[in-house]
Amino acid sequence: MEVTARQTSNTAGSAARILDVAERLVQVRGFNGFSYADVAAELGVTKASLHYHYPGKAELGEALIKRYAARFAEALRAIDAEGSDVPAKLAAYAGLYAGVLREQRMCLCGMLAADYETLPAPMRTAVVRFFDENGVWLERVLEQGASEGTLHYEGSSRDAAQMIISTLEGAMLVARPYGDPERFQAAAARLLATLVASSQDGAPPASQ
Amino acid sequence: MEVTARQTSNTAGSAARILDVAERLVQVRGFNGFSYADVAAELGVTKASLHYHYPGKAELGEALIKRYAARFAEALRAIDAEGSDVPAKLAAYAGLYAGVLREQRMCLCGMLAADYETLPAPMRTAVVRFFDENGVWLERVLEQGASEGTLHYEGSSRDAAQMIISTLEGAMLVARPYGDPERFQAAAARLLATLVASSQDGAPPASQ
DNA sequence: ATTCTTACTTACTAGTAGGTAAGTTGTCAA
DNA sequence: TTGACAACTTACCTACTAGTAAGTAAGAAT
Repeated sequence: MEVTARQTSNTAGSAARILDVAERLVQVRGFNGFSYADVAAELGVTKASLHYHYPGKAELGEALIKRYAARFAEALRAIDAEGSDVPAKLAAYAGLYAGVLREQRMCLCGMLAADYETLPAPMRTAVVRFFDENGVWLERVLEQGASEGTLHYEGSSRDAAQMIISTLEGAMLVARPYGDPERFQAAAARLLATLVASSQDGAPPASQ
Repeated sequence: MEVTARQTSNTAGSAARILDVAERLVQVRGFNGFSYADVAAELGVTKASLHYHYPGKAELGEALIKRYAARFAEALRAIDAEGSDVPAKLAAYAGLYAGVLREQRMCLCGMLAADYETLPAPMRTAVVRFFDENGVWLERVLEQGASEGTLHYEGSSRDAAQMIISTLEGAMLVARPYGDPERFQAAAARLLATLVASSQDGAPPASQ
């Protein structure tokens, strides 16, 4: 249920260690805010060694998103496997973001969304896919909640899912300059509160 | 009520035209995604001429935020001056963001929030101030709405204001990779719907 | 008429970016 | 024991980065 890399051990493959460092640098400084030289210096190897594992920044970026998305997908499967109720699933989902922010990082794909216009095409595709996959998972959870009666929201579950992603990404984005994870927590809690049925009147369940 | 620069006329001061171009480049590509050379090429002048007006990228960045924040503050005053009801004020506030996104741009300060760790100190301060000023305005509007009974929300108006900023910034951030302003509109509409009193039961008004 | 000021340009700098070619070292399999 | 491969390093390249120094042309002020 942890989405941030538990720093791959020293003995782990170089390729993975390169991803660890590059991932953190992108999450903190953005894709245009770090260089091969930064990664090489931190690992105590040469830039050329990085190029051996990842021919260029574009390929490194793709590998970064791919691994991050896989880790995220695994975390979502873990949430499903716990068999908690729908509100708890949503809270766990928000907790994924909180875990990233706790390490003073932005969501990798949120950061890359900001850098989107400067990204090579394969990275763009991968970023959008990440948001789509999150959307699909959330949609499913929202629909379950609506049919169970544990959630209440208006409009399509698709729109509601997109709203959740937007709010959590935005809360991370804005909380970081304040260095205040509480700011994120408050937004996340408020978001969940608007969805759980207990705080609602007898309005009709979600259409679509 | 327009927050994006109406492209300063050709005869306008060079300093302002530099800001126009740099502003767009930052909103589209990020602070680390453009160079003095980009701005100079687009204006048909030399890089050295840019340095005459803005000694360095740090000073240019400061001027960018200062002008953007002033324009935003003016737009907020314009909303106040219209004397609309509170829900309309919030809708107009969201419309400010929608106008920026319509030009395929990210909010300047939202973009700079992503670049935050790489920014010089004076720019950091100015970015945070921008969010603070927005927060103060929203807080005031929210409190007015709560006392009038036109709005309903739980928790402090401060938290609610921060939530609004986060959601709108996040919706812009995520909508841009999809090239789909509708995605933003849906999130904004849903956000406002959770605040206006009509969709609520008889829960107590906001505390604090 | 001359000096000052504004708004530049030309020509340059040092440093960094991403990237490559060719060689080195260690491991293992035939 | 050789030779193939993986995982590098050394040494380099070109393009671009922000930034500067010195000069210039046009107008305003004295």
